Amino acid sequence: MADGEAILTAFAKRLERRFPLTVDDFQAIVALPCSRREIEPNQYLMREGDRPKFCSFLISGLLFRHKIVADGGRQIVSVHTPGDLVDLQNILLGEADHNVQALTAAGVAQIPHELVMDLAFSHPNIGKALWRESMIEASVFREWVANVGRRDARARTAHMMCELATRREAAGLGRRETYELPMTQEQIGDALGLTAVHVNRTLKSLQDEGLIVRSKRSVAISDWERLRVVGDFTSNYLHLGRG
Amino acid sequence: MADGEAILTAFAKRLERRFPLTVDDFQAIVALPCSRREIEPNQYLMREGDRPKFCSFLISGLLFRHKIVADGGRQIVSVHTPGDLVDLQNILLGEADHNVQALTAAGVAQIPHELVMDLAFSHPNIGKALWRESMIEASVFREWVANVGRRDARARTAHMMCELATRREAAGLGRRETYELPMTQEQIGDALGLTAVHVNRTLKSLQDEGLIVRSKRSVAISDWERLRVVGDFTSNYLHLGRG
DNA sequence: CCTCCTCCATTACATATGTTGCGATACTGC
DNA sequence: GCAGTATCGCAACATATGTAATGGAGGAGG
Repeated sequence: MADGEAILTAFAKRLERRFPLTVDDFQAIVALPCSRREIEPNQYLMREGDRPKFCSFLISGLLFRHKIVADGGRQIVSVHTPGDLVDLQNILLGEADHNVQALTAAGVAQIPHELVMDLAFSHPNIGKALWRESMIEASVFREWVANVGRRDARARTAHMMCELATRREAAGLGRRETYELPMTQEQIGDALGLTAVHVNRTLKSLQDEGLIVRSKRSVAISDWERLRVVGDFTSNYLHLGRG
Repeated sequence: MADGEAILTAFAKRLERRFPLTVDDFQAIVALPCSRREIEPNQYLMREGDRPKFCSFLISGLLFRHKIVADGGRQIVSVHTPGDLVDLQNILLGEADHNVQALTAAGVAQIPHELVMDLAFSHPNIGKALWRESMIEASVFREWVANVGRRDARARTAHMMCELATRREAAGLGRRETYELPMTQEQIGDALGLTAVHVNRTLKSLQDEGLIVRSKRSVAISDWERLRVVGDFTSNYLHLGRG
């Protein structure tokens, strides 16, 4: 696995951003075996009811997680950018309670659960970094509950764009002011608890005020600060520092 | 601390329900120091921006966590029943990203963060139980995102009642069929992303169909199975088994 | 007993968002 | 190049939910 080492180094750096690691911790991570897997747009990486055996570290592309409700509606509960760990929760949960699907073509590195678990407890700093990762994820879910539950369509949409732009920047993937969101309006709606038609109206209104610019199949931020205010966005819940 | 031991035994049993513990693990938990604290209704246990130094184990009464959005709206993101750990996330997150408040008079046992952390890594089973606790909490948040984002008022309300009844039963606090929810309609609304007026309409409709019975300041389940269907509720996301 | 306050119930009305439908555009596979 | 499909844009209309206002029931405290 020629570039396995580069991937694992990226993984280690991500964890290092969550909790300080020693050289020994780094080496233990880079020594992990991992297998790379390419995923096509819309392909499922995991389905509700599965019992996955691997954690996936997202290398390129975007993934999203979602749940299906009784009337067939879909709720996207998170969107993942490169550097994110998906499936970490199934280390301890067993049966998957939601679906993971590719938004764009994506590449992931898969690491067996039991090795991640062993590492977490043989190297406490790694354990703390991983645990903290879980907790930050939970914090983001709390914010999404508030976003979907208590903000109107404009604020919701602006908020999600700010969050994804901020997370992308924090992962070292580009400046947030120039972020482009590569989701269809239906997908945006499913993430925000809105219909595609209303997302269309909302994006138009945000564009008319000069906060964003739409092009085919993506949306770009054109006035970060005003978008931030409209979206009632602050980054505290992302816990970007090291605690 | 005369009854401190009884409280810590309850704490150990809760963790044991999350991940199997040894006798040694049990003893380590019971040896923890903890201080008991009584809280009045509506009193805050933690505020956004605080840096708490303790985990709180809920002994009696109900707590809830919430966030405030720009227009002053409040979104309740979780409701806690006795046996729940609140604040576990601040072990690793530092600054609180939401508020914790008492719904009813409540009693909690507080345990210093660093001792919980030490225990998690000196006794891996305890660490796994605690980590799993965090992950289950995150799973519940995902379900709440879906509930608030994609279900209508009736289903949302029914779903929350089923969830709380099920969690209560799982904690050994009474049968779910006879659950009573001691929340005002405004609080229910804040948990569901609805207004109190609409909660009133919704509860009336559920009562007219014989699914629930309302009395002053609480709501009881009268037809569990139909309520479950209306609420599109299944308990898989609560991960009640041990994985 | 009276007063204050909170919560519940209900009505009339307002509006944000959903639904249906249709045409335009652009990409995909043949 | 053509048919098929997905997405976007938009309009007309429907409705779930929000807003404002009022009265009553029941506790809490003097």
